[in-house]
Amino acid sequence: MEDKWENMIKAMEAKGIRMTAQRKMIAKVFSFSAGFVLPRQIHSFISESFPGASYDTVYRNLRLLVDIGLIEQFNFNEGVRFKLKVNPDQHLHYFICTSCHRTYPLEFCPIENGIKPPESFKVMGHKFEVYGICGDCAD
Amino acid sequence: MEDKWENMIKAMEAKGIRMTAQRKMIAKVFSFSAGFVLPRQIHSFISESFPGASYDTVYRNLRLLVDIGLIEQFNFNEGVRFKLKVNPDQHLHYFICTSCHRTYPLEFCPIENGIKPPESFKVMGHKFEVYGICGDCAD
DNA sequence: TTCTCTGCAAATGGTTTGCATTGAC
DNA sequence: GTCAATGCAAACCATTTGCAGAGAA
Repeated sequence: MEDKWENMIKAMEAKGIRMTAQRKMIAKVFSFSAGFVLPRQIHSFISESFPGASYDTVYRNLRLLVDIGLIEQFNFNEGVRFKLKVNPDQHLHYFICTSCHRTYPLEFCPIENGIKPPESFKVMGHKFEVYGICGDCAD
Repeated sequence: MEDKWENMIKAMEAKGIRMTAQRKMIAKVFSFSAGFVLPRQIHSFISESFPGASYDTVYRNLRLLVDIGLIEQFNFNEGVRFKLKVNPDQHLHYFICTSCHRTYPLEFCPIENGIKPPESFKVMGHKFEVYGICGDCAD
């Protein structure tokens, strides 16, 4: 997905971030990954091009990308994972394959369905995720 | 909540688990905590009665209690937290106060509302959580 | 040239493990 | 008395930090 990659780099440049070769590689991982990736996977990918690449660079940039809203972080039991935000402006939930960690958008949002919070509870956010096994993993 | 405590101990005994003094203390923490607790908080509580209490005992027992279904684990950004299951047989979601980590049950379950998964996606589970600030924390 | 970003190395914090001892049944 | 649970210490793993040097603007 060349265009995804270019869009990501453009978005980073628009934020005034310096485009290093390592950052381009990180953007590349997210542009072709259809789901959640582990920090470890990102590190081993950029290590192919940069044998001396360090973990702290990976983590620093993941935090940066979360901060500027290009990627999102999910906390699974087995560890923290990240994925590219499909469309930063659109509110979405996901079907998540627990085998390959690919995600499939889910239009339905439960928060718009007449939920009544307890007395004087101010709703700030919510999480809705559906887990399962996708067709490709079902074998 | 004496009865919560006793019920928890009974449930543990029913599983054939040996009732040590440390385990009674851990059960006590959950019986009076209205929300999520950190392993660190559990450790410091049982340390009041057992100055030499160790972290590994806390973690071992948390895993045990999750395994037998008495408590549930949630992965927050700031760390892993645990809470007593209200009713092991009832399916519930929660309003979660991000300030005090107390929880309020939420009857609505989005999964029963005509969600259509992608082609041959087998749904195995789901997560629905609403975050906000509760009345007591609003000041 | 300037100032951010990187790699290194070391520190950190949470969690797990092996093993000898303690203690519940 | 037996076997499971504890405490200790050390290992482990993911993540973060300080700092000097490299590299983007």
